[in-house]
Amino acid sequence: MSQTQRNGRIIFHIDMNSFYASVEVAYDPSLKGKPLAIAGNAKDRKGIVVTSSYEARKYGVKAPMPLWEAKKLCPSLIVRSPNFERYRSSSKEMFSLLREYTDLVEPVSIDEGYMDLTNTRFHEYAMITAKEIQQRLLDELLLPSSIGIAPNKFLAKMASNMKKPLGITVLRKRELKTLLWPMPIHNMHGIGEKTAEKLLKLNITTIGDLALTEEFQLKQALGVNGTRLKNRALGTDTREVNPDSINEFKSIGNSSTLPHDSSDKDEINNLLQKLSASVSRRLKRKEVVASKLSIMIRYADWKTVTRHKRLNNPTDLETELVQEASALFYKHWNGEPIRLAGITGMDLIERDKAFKQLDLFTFTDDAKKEPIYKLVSKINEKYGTDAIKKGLKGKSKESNSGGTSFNKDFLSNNNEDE
DNA sequence: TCTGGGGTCCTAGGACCC
DNA sequence: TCTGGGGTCCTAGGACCC
Repeated sequence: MSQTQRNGRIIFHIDMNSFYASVEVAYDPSLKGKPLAIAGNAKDRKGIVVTSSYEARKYGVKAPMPLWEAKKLCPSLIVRSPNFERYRSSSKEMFSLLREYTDLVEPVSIDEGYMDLTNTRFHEYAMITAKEIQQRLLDELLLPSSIGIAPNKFLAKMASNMKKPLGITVLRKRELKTLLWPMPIHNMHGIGEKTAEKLLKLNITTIGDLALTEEFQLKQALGVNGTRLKNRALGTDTREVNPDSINEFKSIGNSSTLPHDSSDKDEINNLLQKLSASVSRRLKRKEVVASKLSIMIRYADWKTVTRHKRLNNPTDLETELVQEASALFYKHWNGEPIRLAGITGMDLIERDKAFKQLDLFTFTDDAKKEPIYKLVSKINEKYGTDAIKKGLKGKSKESNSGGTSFNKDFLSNNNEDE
């Protein structure tokens, strides 16, 4: 792709304004114009403000703030607990509306996404199109949004953030110095607290400062991220809008904070069971199996420990997940009270691919319907415990098209525990 | 009365191999 | 004979985002 083409891209970033709160207002118009917060249950200390309406933000109420603090700032605050089904459904409608304009829609989260309108009939009418999209979201879904229009993802993201709520901002390359560079460094997407602190030590306080700092200096302080951030500040970002990224899951996990810090084994077992069930359900829904399992322990003092284990047999089964997770947990738990536990399945493999690869061992159709661990143990029985490793490694060299992710993940079976 | 839950990407350091 | 230097894979932790 030539530089001119890149400069010529028309990228939109659509950002829904205080999405959860707006959806609640759409469902219950009596909430309109009132300070509203969406928050968990304060009693089991999950009372964190997830989203607040703009009326509430005027009082300083914003995510993630403990609910008691929010109420202190705004005594008239209306609080609703989150209704994720509702948000997911609104999100779906929102993205289908966007897809009427182009297939190149990349959801980034439940309430924001990128669109690439470069090769559409709308590309000459970016502003008109943005206005139409914004109006339709408001009329048809009752949801306010902000839209950024720019030649790449980073600038579009920065642009959508410049006017909220209900803003439309165009950020052209030639406007970087006047619109982007004066902004404080901590407002830049990709720079959080820690990075801002490091940059401050280099006397970098604005995005413009960052753009003009020598690359080697940034590299020294931030590694490869330094180079990337400098490029972004200069307005360079070649990332494509990828509509498939939403389906490309790298991990699926659940974690939960206990009502009170606890070292009670029954309570912990209960939690691990619940988390495993949830992870299992979600793996099955996505039709993937996990070949690595990770657990997280957060102690009362917020110290957090994670431990991973490669599974002998990739799985989506609750019984196996809970067994592996418990073993891992009790191996690494120091016995002190914990506030949170989490379980995550990693190195995910499409279940169908896993089965397909097992065909290499010429099992019957009936066998394919069996859980994967049974197949693996049969293979081990028949060919020895190294068979899968050796056999598939050989195969993958001959035909390295497709299924490589399966090979890579499944074959590195280096677990010596059993 | 501190601090939710879902993710992604990067890095440092050790093991192992040639 | 106190012994280099890559490369890759893996783990644990950190930073960031919504």
